[in-house]
Amino acid sequence: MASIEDVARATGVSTATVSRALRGLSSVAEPTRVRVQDAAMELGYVPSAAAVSLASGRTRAIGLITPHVAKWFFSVAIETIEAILRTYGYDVLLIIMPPGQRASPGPMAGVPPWRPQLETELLRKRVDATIVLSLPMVAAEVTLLQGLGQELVCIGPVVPGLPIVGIDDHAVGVQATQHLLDLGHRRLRFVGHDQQEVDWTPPRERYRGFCDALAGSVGAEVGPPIGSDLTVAEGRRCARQLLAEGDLPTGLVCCSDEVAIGVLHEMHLAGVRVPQQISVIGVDDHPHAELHDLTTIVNPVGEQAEAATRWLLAGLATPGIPPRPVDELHPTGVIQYFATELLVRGSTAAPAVDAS
Amino acid sequence: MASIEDVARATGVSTATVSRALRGLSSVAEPTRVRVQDAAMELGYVPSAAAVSLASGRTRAIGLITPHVAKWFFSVAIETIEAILRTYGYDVLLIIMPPGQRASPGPMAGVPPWRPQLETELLRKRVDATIVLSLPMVAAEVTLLQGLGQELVCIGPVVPGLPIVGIDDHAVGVQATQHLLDLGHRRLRFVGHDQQEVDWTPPRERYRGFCDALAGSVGAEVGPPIGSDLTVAEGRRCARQLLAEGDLPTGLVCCSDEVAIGVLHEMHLAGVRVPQQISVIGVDDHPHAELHDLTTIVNPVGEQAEAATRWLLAGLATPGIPPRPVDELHPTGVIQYFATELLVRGSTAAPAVDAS
DNA sequence: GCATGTATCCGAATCGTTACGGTCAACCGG
DNA sequence: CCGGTTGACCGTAACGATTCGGATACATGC
Repeated sequence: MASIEDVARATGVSTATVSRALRGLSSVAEPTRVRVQDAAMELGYVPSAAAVSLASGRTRAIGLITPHVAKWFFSVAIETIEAILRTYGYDVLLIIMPPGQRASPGPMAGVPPWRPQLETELLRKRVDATIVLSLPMVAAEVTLLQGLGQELVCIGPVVPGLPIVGIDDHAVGVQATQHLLDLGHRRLRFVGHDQQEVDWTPPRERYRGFCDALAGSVGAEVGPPIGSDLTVAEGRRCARQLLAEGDLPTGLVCCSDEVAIGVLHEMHLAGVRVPQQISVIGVDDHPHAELHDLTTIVNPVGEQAEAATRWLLAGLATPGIPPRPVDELHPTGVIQYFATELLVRGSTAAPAVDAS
Repeated sequence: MASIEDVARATGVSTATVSRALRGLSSVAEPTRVRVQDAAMELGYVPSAAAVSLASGRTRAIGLITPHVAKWFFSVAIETIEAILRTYGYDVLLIIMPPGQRASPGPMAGVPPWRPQLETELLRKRVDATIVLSLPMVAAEVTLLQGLGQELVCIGPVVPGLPIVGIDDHAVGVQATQHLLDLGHRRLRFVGHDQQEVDWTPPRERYRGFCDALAGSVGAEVGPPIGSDLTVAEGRRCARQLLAEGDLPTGLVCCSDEVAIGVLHEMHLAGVRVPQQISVIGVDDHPHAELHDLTTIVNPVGEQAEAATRWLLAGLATPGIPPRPVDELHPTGVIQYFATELLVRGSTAAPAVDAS
């Protein structure tokens, strides 16, 4: 474990020159630079990350906060982000914060248990910037992150005051619903939104889009939304509930593909034919959507992850990344909304004549 | 951003005492400790990670090397590992190394592109230890990791010379095959192993188990293994291939649940009834296995991840973790093999009489 | 010949901790 | 009364880089 001083001794120059030579700064003569580089290679010199960050104030590490890993959206985003950051020489510090761990009732309500985790342990000194993946936040948490005085970007639903990259969930709801309306459906239900839940906005916004789309259409009937979680299991539960209620709608807008897949599966078991008897549309274009021939709204995770990461790198003045346009930051904090695309597969079709 | 000196000044003691007081070391009087802690809290003092690791030589970070994130096994392992490490105050540095990036033909063949990534950039100074998730390694890579002189543990297939936690893939192959044999099947095929592939051992070992199980059974017929990737798409391709060949076997041992799900799907499309016409068994107990009513061999990811992590922490002399038993390290490097369990669902049954 | 530039390189301070050796007072038994 | 122990604390030298104000040497212009 050679240090910079060993290299300096071996080359007969000062540590300052070694430092400059190795970092490719100017004002070091070419022959000297070569000699230093050779010696460094020879000795197997590796700069100590600790010493570098202590002296320079930069850590070359980025915090990545996510509520999950074992879910499609998050895992894809993580892979994308890591790949880009590594390209630019940044390490990724992974911080997993399951939403369940955050809701603390009692005297600490509103004071998130993040504080000791984030502020004390991590962000202040270990990372240069932070990417937050789509997690529900309360006001106190937003304030905390804002007050950190560090570069930060969120991917996911809009958080007032924080820079955001994401999709327009309301538009997604409209888009999915409009597809079914265009096909001629008039009796629709929304699956995957619990009206009790207020913190987690995507289902709420998509449901709003659903309602707004229906409001613009004559003769459309709409029942209350059902479901709570965006999981396959919950989709199955919802489907069973609908089947038990009898009088199936002709179209189902599902808040996510996983919910839709659960629904499809249960419909299949019950002998309800899709799309003949009921049309189902999801959101995400989850890898399994194709397997189930599910019509969906494509959620471009990779693009979002990449845009957010590059925006962050721009803020860090990374060589090779163009600086941020001054006017890019929208007052709401939205950096970029990605357009979502309708991907028609076999789970949606015009309703049967006798069913409409 | 208060430093330790600010706290020392505020309390009227030396920085040495502050350091000891805050870390709860002995030999600091109780009243002094309290005064220091109060002052630190007051000033919002947070130790600088860089300074700590420079002075102490420890980083309180663990490198986590994985080939994927967006796959079940890996994402679950990552979540488990992160949770445990965080409990003990360690941060996780996530390093993703897709296997494709490693195979470099030409003059660098055998010298993995890890070197600059791992040795130079990361391991030497940024982390205290490393966990390597199930990735195929060539000899040069093993040597590199061994030579690093750091704590390290692998999860997955056995790598000669490296400490390993995993399952016995050969036993898994036997177990799955034996289940079908016990049901009375005699015409079996193995899906999900490409005999060309040598680096990636789990499929090979499972296939060996398959063969060995069959060898012990009279009258068993066996065709060559098919398939290459352990993906749903590849499962579908294999199923189509089998269907095209005609003369279906009565039982299929799939190397993973994802492959099995692809197979099930394609069989369904082709009108082949499972398990009446063909039995299918997978490996993993992937979350979607239940949805498809797939019989499988449960792969206890969480347990493996936890065991490996705790073993690592023990090597790091972590308070709260019992030290390693001296005799625990088997000469082959295997720390712990986890027993796998057969989980019978609806995709396997005795073969139809006319089909056997 | 002398002041000025320019291109290199050096020394030493600095970053914020930890860790080692030592100081100092109080206390103890003999 | 005194050498020796012990408990509480302090001073300060690392740790391994970066950084900045200067040196040094040599060429240049007048």
